[in-house]
Amino acid sequence: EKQPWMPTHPQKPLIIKPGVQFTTKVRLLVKLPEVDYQLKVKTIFDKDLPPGRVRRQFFILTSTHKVMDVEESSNGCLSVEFRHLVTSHLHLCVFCWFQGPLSVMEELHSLSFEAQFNILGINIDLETCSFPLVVSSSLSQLSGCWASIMWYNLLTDKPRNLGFFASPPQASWGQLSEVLSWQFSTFTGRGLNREQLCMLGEKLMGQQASHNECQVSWSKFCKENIPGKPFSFWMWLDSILELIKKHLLPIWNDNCIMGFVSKETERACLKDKEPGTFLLRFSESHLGGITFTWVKQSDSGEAPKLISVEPYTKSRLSALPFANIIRDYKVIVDGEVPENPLKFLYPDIPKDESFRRHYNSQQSKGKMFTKTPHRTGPLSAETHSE
Amino acid sequence: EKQPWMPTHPQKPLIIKPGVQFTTKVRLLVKLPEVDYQLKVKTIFDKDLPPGRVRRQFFILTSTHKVMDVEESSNGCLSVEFRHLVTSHLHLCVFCWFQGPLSVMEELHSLSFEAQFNILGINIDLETCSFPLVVSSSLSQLSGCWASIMWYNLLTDKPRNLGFFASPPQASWGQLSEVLSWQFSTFTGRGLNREQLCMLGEKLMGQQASHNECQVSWSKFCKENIPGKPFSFWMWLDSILELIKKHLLPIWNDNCIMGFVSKETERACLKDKEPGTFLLRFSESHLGGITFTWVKQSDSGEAPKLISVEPYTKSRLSALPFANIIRDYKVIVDGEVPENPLKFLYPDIPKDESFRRHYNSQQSKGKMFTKTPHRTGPLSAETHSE
DNA sequence: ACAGTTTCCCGTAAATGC
DNA sequence: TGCATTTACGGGAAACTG
Repeated sequence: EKQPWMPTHPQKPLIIKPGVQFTTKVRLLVKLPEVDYQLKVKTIFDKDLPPGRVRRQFFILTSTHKVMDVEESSNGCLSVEFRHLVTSHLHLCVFCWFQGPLSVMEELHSLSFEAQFNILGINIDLETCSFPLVVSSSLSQLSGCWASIMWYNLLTDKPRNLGFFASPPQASWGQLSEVLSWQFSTFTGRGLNREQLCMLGEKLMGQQASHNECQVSWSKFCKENIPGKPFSFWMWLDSILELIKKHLLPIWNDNCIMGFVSKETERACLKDKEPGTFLLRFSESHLGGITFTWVKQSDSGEAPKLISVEPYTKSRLSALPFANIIRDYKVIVDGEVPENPLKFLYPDIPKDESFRRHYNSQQSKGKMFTKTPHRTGPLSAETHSE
Repeated sequence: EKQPWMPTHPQKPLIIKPGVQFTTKVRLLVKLPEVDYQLKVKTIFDKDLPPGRVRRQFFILTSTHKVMDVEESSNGCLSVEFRHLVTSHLHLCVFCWFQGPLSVMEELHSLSFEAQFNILGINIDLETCSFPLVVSSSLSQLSGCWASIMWYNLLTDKPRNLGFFASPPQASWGQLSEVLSWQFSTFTGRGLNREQLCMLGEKLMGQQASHNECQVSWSKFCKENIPGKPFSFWMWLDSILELIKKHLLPIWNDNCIMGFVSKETERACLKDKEPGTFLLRFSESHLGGITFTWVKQSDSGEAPKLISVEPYTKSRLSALPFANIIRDYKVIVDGEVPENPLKFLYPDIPKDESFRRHYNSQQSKGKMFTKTPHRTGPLSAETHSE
């Protein structure tokens, strides 16, 4: 009488934080004959992990028993929802059941559910458990925790293999790229196209590899830093996902952002374009940054130049929406009139045609222009309801 | 063997929040003869308030005993510092020792400290206690709590009169205005001048009152709303203090903000001034808002008009510093070239002379201008370290 | 329904542990 | 020492509670 089951978390499912509430639901998928007593479910954290052999031991602070009830929405099955479960630390232990120097974000836990029921004098034990959970004390680990969840669910069908990260299997780029695109389409509304995925594949595996069959290791995906950078591939990609969610959603979904473009491709794209042609791409050197590159008319028949700005990150974008930055960007060259160098979104769409509907899509907090100031009779001031 | 004593709080002294650490220090002001045992101090919350007769009962969650030590900085006196005290709720009680429908922010508490010492076979009890404390569960109550602390310390010399707010005495405007000015000079660096205090006095008590002797009630100061407004006098004033602390500090301290000006006074000031003369004043209709009013040249020999903008509040000022707003403010009148109407800070100081040193004093987060973009050889992009 | 009050929890910064 | 991990708590918003 076991059934697969999945807890929920407002932010990311299967990640819980000590001291913060989470909700979970258990359903009984078989119909029981009418019984005149109540079916009580008990919840246990890390039931099968022997205490003293786990690295961090947690327990549930809140009530762990609840009675099942007939679910209104379904066909009379029993279910129970725990709404305010909270876990807490016990302590760190010395002997760990997993091997190797795994990080906390790779440490898998689980919730178990038990119930008993008696029919015709026979006791029947019901038991089920959750998919692996990751317990994270800090939001700053969320990205790594989510990588664990993705890797696990991508590469194993077992509902519960808590030692998975002792020797995590590799993923083919074919599988992985599908999951990455799905991340984008789930969290933003637009997935990744072939060119974007191709750039990511090259970034992760190098240019020569036959991509779809190429194997990617867990370490390469999430643990090793990108050569020359202080962050891993997934840290970088997830920082961009966060940036889109918070500051670029409409223009990302409206396909204004090429985003994942190597510098070689960028050069190839813009080489023969009109001066003023520009494209938007995510920074490869900064976490969560976006920049634009435009074609500058050269002064005297030389080849045109490509110019980029320093990446905009969330702190600057929270002060001013990106569409407005593009609209109002000016270059001051000494002695000339400030001019906006951004004219055509690659390949050749007039800027305002692409971005007009996004100007002030979030209201500009720092607006400096007043269309027509309120005014009243002579020498009266503050007409705005004061 | 009692001595006055004062706890400290990072934000505002004498206000503590359940579950958040605070620090407190006790000194023994007499020198004891050498003793061969240690003097242990015990801390008790609300020692003398009978349980069951207080509205909210708190207790200290952390260790309450600590041994006194010779203080290095002073002349060998004993002292002890409790660094990580935390209180927590017990419950609400029915019978309250105070009368009337007082708010939580008027509920006074205290910390008591006890020590015993034995000399020549005689036990001597030492005891002291703190000035009244206010316990607040939320930052949104901080303003009201601070008003209680101010009123208490302004109007009583008793170190501990927990029933004070059952019938709070009135304050003379002479006393109160001094405290208000002191609030500004303590938290910002510049106090309030005579004109500013005069405006506040009229706002609080009406125009005709002989100010310094006029009595202000606690209710009028902090509990009743200003007629026609959804906030009290102190709520309004404190919101301005917060605005200055966060967004206007340099220009406030540089005396660029008249700030507290009635509309009548504003009119009298600006009436005969050059077009383009402006002044800055705090909004009387919005909490934590600042606005500017300028003299507009009338079209055809009419009397000049005074125009104001809608108040800027913290959300807009956090996107763009106020000095930059003043520098870049433009009015677009249909069919004309946008123009900045702010020329002379009242009475007649050229704008840039007053504000130049404050432009970009906080770095503008949403800057849109690049002096000279980085650039490299032909067709190379992103020179900013990528 | 409402206002006063508390809880909740993200996100950053700082502290802590290893 | 440096890195991994946890704690602290301001701030805004939701939830609570009489």
